[in-house]
This record gives sequence, C-alpha cells and structure tokens, in this order.
Amino acid sequence: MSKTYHHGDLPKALIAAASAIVEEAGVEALSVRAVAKRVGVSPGAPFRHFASRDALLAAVAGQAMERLATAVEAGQLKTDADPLEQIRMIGTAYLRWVAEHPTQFAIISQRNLVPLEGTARKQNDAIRDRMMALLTMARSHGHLRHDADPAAVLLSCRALVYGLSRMLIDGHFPEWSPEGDPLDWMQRSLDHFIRDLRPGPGQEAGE
Amino acid sequence: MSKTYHHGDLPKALIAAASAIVEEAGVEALSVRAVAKRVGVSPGAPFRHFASRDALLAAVAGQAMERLATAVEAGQLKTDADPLEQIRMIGTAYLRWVAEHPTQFAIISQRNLVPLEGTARKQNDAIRDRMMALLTMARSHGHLRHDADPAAVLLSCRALVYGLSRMLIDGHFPEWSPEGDPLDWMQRSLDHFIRDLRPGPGQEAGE
DNA sequence: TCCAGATGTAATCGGTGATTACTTCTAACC
DNA sequence: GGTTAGAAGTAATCACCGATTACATCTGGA
Repeated sequence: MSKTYHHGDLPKALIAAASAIVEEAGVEALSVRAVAKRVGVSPGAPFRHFASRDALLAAVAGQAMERLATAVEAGQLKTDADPLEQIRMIGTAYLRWVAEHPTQFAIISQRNLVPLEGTARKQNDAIRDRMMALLTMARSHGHLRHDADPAAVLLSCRALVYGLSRMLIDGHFPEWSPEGDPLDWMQRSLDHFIRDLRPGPGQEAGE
Repeated sequence: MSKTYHHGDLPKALIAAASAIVEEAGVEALSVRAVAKRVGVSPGAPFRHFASRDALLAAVAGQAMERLATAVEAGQLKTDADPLEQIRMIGTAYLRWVAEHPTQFAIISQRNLVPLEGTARKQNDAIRDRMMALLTMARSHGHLRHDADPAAVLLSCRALVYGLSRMLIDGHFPEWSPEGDPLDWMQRSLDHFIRDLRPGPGQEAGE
C-alpha cells in the first residue's frame, strides 16, 4: 500500500491544513476534527503534536506572523532614503499585506490568543527598533517638529497603521469612509499622517 | 411559593447575566447554558427570546455600544472650545472608556460579529458627523494645514484612537511601550497627534 | 370562566475539545 | 539481523455546547 501508517510530517501537514481552513472559512471555522479530516487522519491524532486547539492555532499564527514581518522587511529597501519616507514604506507594506491576508491578520493580532514568540518575536522587535532609530534620525535631521517625542510618535505610527488594519478586518470602513477602496483610504490616511509629522511647508497656514 | 413559573423579565435578566459573564471571564466564556444557569432557568429557555448565542451577544454588545457612545458624548461639553481641542476630548473620552471596560469593547469592535444598528448606530453616526464638522471648521479657521483633507484626517483620528484601543485589549503595549501606564501612553500619543495636525509653532524646525 | 398565546421545561441531536487505552510502525542498539 | 523501546496514529469515550422539538405551565383578555 502506498499509504504508510505513519504520516510523513503530520505537524507540518496539520499547520498547512489549518491555515487553509482559516483562509477559506475564517478563524471560528477551525476545529481539530476538521483539520484531522482534511489531512486524512483520526480526530485524536493532532493532539499528539498540539496540546490543544489553541496550540494549533498558535502555530498557524506564528507562521502568518513571520510572513507579515517578512513582507514588511521586504517593503523597506532603499536605506538611504528620507527616514520618514522609510517609515511610510514600512506602514504601506504592512497595510498592503493585511489587505491581502485579512483572515491571517485576524489571528495574529490578538496576543492573548496567540503569544508573540520565536522568530516572529525577533522580527517584530527588529522592525520596532528600526522604526525608533528612523524616528530619532528624522528628529536629529530636522524632519520632525523640534519638540516631538520619538517614543510617542512611534506609538502613534504603530497605532495608526494597526488601527487602520483592524478597522478593515472588523468591518468599520463602511461607516468611516463610505466611498472608494478601503486600501486607498488607508494609504491616504497614512500619507497624511506622515506628512503632518514634518515641520514642513504647512507654515503659510492662512491659505 | 415566591418563585413564579414565569420569570419577571427574562430578556433583561439574560442580558445582565451575559454581560456579567463576559465582564468576568471574557467573550469566549459566554455560553447560552451558562447564562441560563446563572439566571436559574432551563438551558433552552433563552432561545425563546434570543434566536442564537450570537443574538444574545449582539444584545449585550448593543448595550455596551450605547454606553460607549454616551460616554463619548458626555466627554465633549464645552461647545465653544477650539475644534481640534474638542476632537481631542472626544478621543480622550473614548480611550478612557475602553481602558475602563476592555471586555465590553472587545465585543463591540467586531462588526461582523455584531452589526451596528439601532440607537447605537445613530449615536455613532452623530459622533462621526460631529467630528467631520469640527474638522472642516478647524480647517476654515486655519487650525489645520491649508492643504489638509478633512476626510483623510477624520479617518486618521478614528484609526489612531481605535488602534490604541485595540492595542490595549489585544495586549500589544508590552511590545510598543515597555514602561509606564498604557493609558498615559495612549493619551500622550493622541495629544501628540492632535498637535501635529496644527500648522502651528513647529515652524522653527532647526531647534 | 375559559381558552389562546406566550413562556419555560425536558429530552434530544449533532458537533466539538479533550482524554484514555490500545494498536502499529520506526529506528536504534546489541 | 533480530529485538525492543518509544514515537505515532487509532478508536472509544466523556463532558460541554448550540440548537430544535414536543410538552407543560402560566397569564391576560373576551
């Protein structure tokens, strides 16, 4: 018989199947039995490798998290560019990935559901540290208002992008931007925000 | 016997019990049976008043939503104040309520889980319209950069406050602001954001 | 008074996460 | 190369859940 008793790499197959189910039918549709059935294994088999449904979900989330981090890292290429422009690129890559993989983002966003750890944790920290470095650089180059607090600005950047992302997957855009593509609005919001960080040419305020 | 066969007002009691359970043990701990047991009624009884678990949850959410909207409305008193300051007050009231009622906020944030309707819907629209009016007013008074797009700024305001709120309940603050009270950081982020909307005194950029 | 409809009960179904005892296979060791 | 320890998968089972149905009970208006 071609099918061996032991599955080649059940954990990997389980994560893949679970990812597929989540992608197709949402997080709430994920059940251990469904995953087992999809892989063609008994309902209890997954518990040999994942202690609980949440553990399986965490594995799926970990994978998704690394993908998001990788996409964001890929988004920031030109290292010699203006610091705030680099931050804008990071945010843009983030927003784009979320728009392309809404259900995956829905899983990874809740830390209480899925703790941040491993490779994803490191990538996340690296991105945050890079943003902080970019902001302090921007400040020292005079690209930020002179009285700006980089830590507060960092939090605002993160909150804005995260907020836009969650608004998208939580279905808030019909309320807050009735017309047009949500992704366009998200981009516009981000651009506006970054521009307002600069002390720049809004000076002749009176029109 | 003091206990009548018919419950006085079961729907209300069910919502109250459900709210309590959610407040105590989180959304995922909410089950129809648990609510029924808490009220002291048979497991199937709630279905006479709520077609499904989600319908019960929606009722709880609707109540929570009205409370949030009311809190926000209560936060904006001084009508003659500077428009951006008024927006800041709205955001502040929002953040404060979220920090005080995190689990309730967790329910009401997902529109796919709980559609926005009824009184809450009207309140929500009213707040959004008020914010839009404040922003256009701010722009015409020269309190916004002259090339600002009120619609984009509105979205940014909303996204920032919503993002901060979700970061709080999703447990992101340990990553993004290691020290200090999250609510303080949220407030600081909002203040910074509002201030950066002004064309104001950041002009002498070089320090 | 009495009956119709509203309200709560009891029993039940299918699905789920999780645990257990058991079977089957793999791989390392002498 | 045969034996065996343990990893991996199976099957049966438990308790819980949402939901449905048939039935019992109460309430208020004609």
